[in-house]
Amino acid sequence: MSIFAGQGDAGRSMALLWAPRAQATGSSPGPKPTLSVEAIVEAGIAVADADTLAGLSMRTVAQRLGRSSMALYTYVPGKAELLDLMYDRVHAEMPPARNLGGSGGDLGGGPDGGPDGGWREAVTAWARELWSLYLRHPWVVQVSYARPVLGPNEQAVMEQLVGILYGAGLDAGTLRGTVTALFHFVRGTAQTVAEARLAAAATGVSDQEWWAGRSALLSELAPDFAERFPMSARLAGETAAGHGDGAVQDPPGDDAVPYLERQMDRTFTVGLTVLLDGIEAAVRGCG
Amino acid sequence: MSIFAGQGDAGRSMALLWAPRAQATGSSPGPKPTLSVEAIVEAGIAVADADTLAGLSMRTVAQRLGRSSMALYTYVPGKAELLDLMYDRVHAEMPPARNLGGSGGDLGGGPDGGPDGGWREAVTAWARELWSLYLRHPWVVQVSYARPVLGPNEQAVMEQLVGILYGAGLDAGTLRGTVTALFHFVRGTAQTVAEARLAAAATGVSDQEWWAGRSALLSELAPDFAERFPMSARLAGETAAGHGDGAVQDPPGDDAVPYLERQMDRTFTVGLTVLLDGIEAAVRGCG
DNA sequence: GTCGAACTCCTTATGGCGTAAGGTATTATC
DNA sequence: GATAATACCTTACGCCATAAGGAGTTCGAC
Repeated sequence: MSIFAGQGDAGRSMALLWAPRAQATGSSPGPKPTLSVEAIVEAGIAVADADTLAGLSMRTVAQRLGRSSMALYTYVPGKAELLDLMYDRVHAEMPPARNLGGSGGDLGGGPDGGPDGGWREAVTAWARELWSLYLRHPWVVQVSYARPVLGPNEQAVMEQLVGILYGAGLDAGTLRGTVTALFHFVRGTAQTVAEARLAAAATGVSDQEWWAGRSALLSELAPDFAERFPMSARLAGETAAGHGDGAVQDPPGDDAVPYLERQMDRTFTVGLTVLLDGIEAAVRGCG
Repeated sequence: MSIFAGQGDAGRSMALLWAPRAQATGSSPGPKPTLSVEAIVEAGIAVADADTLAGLSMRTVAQRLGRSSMALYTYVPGKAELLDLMYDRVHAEMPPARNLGGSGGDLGGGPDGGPDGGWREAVTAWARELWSLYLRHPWVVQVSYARPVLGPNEQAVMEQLVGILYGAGLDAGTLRGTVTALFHFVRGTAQTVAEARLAAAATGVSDQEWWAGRSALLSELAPDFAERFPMSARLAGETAAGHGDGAVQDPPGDDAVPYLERQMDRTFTVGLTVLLDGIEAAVRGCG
């Protein structure tokens, strides 16, 4: 219901994120720990994957581990820090960087509009991988991104992109803005799809039915919609009617990939192309 | 702490958002209402502006109005719907569309790289206005955007952008992806600044101090950072050292506009330029 | 072998939250 | 005046994070 705001003690989170395995002390009095930060983080991820972030509580996580909620506080300072750890951990699923984008590019540049090519593919692959990661763990995109508490795994994801863009020839200033734009674009589109899936699963209403009901309701409540918002109406009309999009031509009954997801996949591709073209212009400007 | 997921009953929210003033029934038995949906929404916005979304509760909103929390339920179905209304309402602060982007553009196109120009300025103005709106109400960017329950005011903001881009000559498909990319970019950058301000206000530590402490901690916890993440290290070095950026040249002691905000302003400008260049490529492709 | 310290894990309690249930006072129509 | 509808209230329930403190376990030191 509410929103994440101030992710707990940053110092504690950073220590847990970056310290290899705490201190490897030989032995110490007291009972051996039967849990571990890792196990708790994994349990938290499992809960969030199954139940969304709303279902994530210290109790539910502990329950999955057969403990009381307070047992977790021995390992983890609190819920906010646990979420930090979960967030970083899922980024470990990102495949390792392919060796693209090195400055000694072996792909020849085209003569006119033809780009170097290598970095475009690399950025596209990066974006698609991140997108699918987000869709595997939809709760991740609901964790506030304005969080300079970067963990090693998220940092590695950044490292990939920064490397690709440096390889493409961008300077530091342009690179920063580009990274920001790309990141937020992937996050935003993934969030839309993720929440659509969530809503469909929770209510049992498919995207198409939902949208149909919604626009019926809207045209009843705001019959003058097309006059008040002519451009939006035009856009809705041209998209729905299918100006050669897949909307009409696709085989009906393909519910495995619902309507909105197909549309978002197109939106993703188109938006990414716009971004890549913009980067290309910057590359030409820098080079 | 947690995250917004499934914004209450969409139908009820839509009715409240789009119905002009409910039903203007002549009269009815029972005491006169002393509150109104509008007053509640405004109180909610005031609370969220002052206290962040974490401080927003039915109790706090009611307190500001001198009522009990349950009194609000007479006017508003629940907290989720109230948040929907608050979200849409703040978008009413967006200034009305300037008459730019019409297909009969009166600004002459430049000879070579020079664009039509009109739509670039219009998009920039739109983005900057939305950015500053988000910074006036930082909690807005924490409300999940993957929410097709558009209210009239947010719809108007969209209408502006769609109009501008249609005027620039984009087709519907490209337009969708572009709108998405622009929206998420503005949201994301605003979120970063908003949360930095929040953190600074909450902890009393300035951006610069905070970052200094953070990187000290990081270099202690991960002394091999530069080897593990060479590209990120390079980016950090080139940004901080100031390759002709403002970082060094700016007058010291200008705490009114903190370090991170100046940097984010640059990032915003650069990222927007990349996006505009990408759009321009699409315009050329379409035209 | 025994003691004390360190450690894990538990139960309990506190103060928050959204909101369901039901009571009371007010104000219209009949 | 009776009746019904309405606004607002108090109370209560079941969640939540987590503070406080107790019980049991395991080590090093003697």
